[in-house]
Amino acid sequence: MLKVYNTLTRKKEEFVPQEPGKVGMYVCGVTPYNYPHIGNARPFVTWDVIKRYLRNRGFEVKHIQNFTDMDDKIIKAANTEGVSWETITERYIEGYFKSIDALNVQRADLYPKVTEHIPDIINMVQRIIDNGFGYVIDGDVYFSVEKFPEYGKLSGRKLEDMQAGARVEVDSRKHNPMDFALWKSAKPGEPFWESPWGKGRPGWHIECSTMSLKYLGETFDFHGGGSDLIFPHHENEIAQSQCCCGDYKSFAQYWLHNGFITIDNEKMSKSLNNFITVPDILKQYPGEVVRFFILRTHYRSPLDFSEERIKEAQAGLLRLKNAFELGNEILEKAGNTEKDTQLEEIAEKAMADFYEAMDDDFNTALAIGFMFTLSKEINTYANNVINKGTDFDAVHFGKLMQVYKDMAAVIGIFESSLEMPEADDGEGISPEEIEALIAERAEAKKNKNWGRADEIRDSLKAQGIILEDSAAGTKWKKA
RNA sequence: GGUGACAUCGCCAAGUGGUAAGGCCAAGGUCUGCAAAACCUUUAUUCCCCAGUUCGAAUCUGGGUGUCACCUCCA
Repeated sequence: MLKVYNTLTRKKEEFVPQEPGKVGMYVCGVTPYNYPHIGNARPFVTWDVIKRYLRNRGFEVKHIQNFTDMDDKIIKAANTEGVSWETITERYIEGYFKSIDALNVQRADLYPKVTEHIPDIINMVQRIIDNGFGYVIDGDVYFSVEKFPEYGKLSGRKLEDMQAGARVEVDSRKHNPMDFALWKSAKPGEPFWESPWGKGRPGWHIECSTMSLKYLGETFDFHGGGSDLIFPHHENEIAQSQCCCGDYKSFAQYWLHNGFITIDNEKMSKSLNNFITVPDILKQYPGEVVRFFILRTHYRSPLDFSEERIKEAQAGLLRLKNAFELGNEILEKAGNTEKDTQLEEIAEKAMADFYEAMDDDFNTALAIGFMFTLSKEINTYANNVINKGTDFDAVHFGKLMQVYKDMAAVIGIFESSLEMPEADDGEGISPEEIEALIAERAEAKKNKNWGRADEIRDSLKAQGIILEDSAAGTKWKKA
């Protein structure tokens, strides 16, 4: 039974889809005005695993993720550089895709953009006004929070408490300081669209309400993003959507929010300027390592970033991958057909443990722990076969490896090389040359010419090639 | 000021009432010509502090301390 922690109710709940066997999920995407930093990457890796797991369990998943490609920050960036806003958004949308591809994040089913949904947004704003929840002032349209009795239910705040703490200069035209813009009138020189209220553009929040409604319907299963979106973004989305559709039970049923990535225990954010971008970290570590680093911690916990911890993740991932390769190696051997019931038990137990962990609010940290346990079993078994030439149950070992592979597919690892991209630039030594040197070294070893053998090994190591001897011969890999 | 989260081995981290998973690092051992990889062993009678509930608490309650976050753009 899958349980998820729902921010709306503040507890773990059994997941019951709106439609049996199907899942609709809307994940808040990025505002493309900059390259994503690793804090931005966390929700995308997290939701990627959620999606992979749900699909693994047989759900048909529809995943929608927006681009908020019209916003103050985009206009500002365009003005600063003296280019059009389209230049900015195109550049960073491309940057976004490059980043998540490197992190092995599978693409969403659709990436709707605000600027391609202006008529839908205008229509929704009009419906909200018609229902009595919105009001127009000088070309701006505001949502009246006092009209919505459930305002604050997601973030657990009371309107009164928030008013007490409000400290930005309040637009005195607003009925309530917490009222937020559905539609903003255009200032001179700003991009705009024609609307019933004059030239303007959508406010922040409305795009997610509109596009989730359009592609997932009035009621769908999951909505998520980083914890900082709980208020005001998601709170406002709820208000807009429910007041548009006139049913306080509609909209997303399960709200999942990931914790922050911190640096020196402080939130990584663009405004604090203490962030590390995904493109930058990818210059030093393979995407899969960054991904693994994120998934080693439960998605709701804070995660502190440091060089040391990413190195730890790298060491751990390498361990898992070594077992994967070792296991695959003996699968190439014939084996026998004698049934090894112990192998079968190990495989079943591992799968059950893994599912149990993932069923508990997508506990990847625990699930990965079970992968380590299984990797030990694989190493022990495979080493025994290789070193002692023992006969083995190929069928059941194959099944065990399949379990390991299935786990890896949910976590999204072993799917790309752990080598750094630049190592593949055609520079350096070719595989043929390496093989030739290994052959020469084998000959030297045969003649007990240890000096030459070690010389070859050291020289390859200096070029980033690691040799591993075993009874079955010598393997090589890049460091 | 309001609201919420968190505090578990040197480091990271799982664990929400039944007697502390796992990873990294370290030490010793096995294997190896030597390495590497792998495997074995060792490493928290203890979970920030105090009090309480309970047969039993890291897990529940109350209080304290510390850290972080949201209330303003933020994943």
